[in-house]
Amino acid sequence: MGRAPCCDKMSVKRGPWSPEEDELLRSYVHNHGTGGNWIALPHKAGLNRCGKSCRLRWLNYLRPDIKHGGYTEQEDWIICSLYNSIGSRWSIIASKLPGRTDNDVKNYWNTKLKKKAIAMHQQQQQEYYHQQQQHSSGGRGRRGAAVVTPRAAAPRSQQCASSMQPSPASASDACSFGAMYPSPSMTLQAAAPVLARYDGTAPAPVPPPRAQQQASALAEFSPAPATAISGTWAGGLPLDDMFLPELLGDSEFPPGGDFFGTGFAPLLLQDRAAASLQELSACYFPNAQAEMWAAADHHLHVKAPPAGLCHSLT
DNA sequence: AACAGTTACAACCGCGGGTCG
DNA sequence: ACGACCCGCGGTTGTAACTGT
Repeated sequence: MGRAPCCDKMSVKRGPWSPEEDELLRSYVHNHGTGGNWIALPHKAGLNRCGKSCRLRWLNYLRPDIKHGGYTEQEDWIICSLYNSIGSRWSIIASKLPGRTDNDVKNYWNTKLKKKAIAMHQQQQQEYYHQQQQHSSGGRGRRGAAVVTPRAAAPRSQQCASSMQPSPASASDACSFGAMYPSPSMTLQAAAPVLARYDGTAPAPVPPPRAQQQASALAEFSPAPATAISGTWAGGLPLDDMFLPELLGDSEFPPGGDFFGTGFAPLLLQDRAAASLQELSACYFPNAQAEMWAAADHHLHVKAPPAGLCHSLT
């Protein structure tokens, strides 16, 4: 037997909110607050709406500090990185983006960012295959027997990306596990605006007019943006940092595949700055880190590194 | 102009978890 | 300990706006 509905769906209005309803809700919350009881609020406010609907309308649309549209490259990057690390925990992701709601971030990912990321990643795959074909025809592969075919050489996460599922952080398969890792090779230069936004010191971006948004969206999906290095996120972040993080080193991550011999070894964690950034990431997302290692332990029998990294950063 | 297909976003739904009596 | 109530979350659906034919 299911739980009782929160309201009588036949007697309350549903569907899009009118400006009058918005104003009623806005003025009531402004004058009285939510009172901690959304179920009783619509009656008090004179709204013929379900309390749940009122809550959603307020949280996702009417709150004064909400930003709509106009996502910046930094926000794109944060969303991709966090989705890669913790999956579809939109409330957590949204909490790192001032003025954004979980619903907004979720919709943005599902309708725009996911397609953008997949397209960019597929482009990178093609370039990688092209390079490998040149290598195999012109010289020896590493470890002698590295005859590279697209299928054999493709890291598991590439196979994941080509059929990207909504929740890569479910640790139920090797593909999603690989996609769960944070990006230790991210440069501080790329990270700076992200970290600034985390502590709330970065100025809020001014959303461009809708026409400009659409124009920039079109530009984003151009095959070869003139200002972006091929195979990178705008701003120079390597795509592998977002979609192939398991390639980045066997000293930092559980062993997850046999592709370290296919030319990705140079991408290993390189410097102390990147390591510090990883520590910082662990501070912001301690649970994600713990869940990752728990999954690693479960699937690959790998033990987590000692906890307590954050002290060096505080 | 009309229609179909696609995109973007608001809103709904149902479940899990926390709180309280 | 238990059940009712409520909130918050993530997934899904509905629909207006836009685009292509």
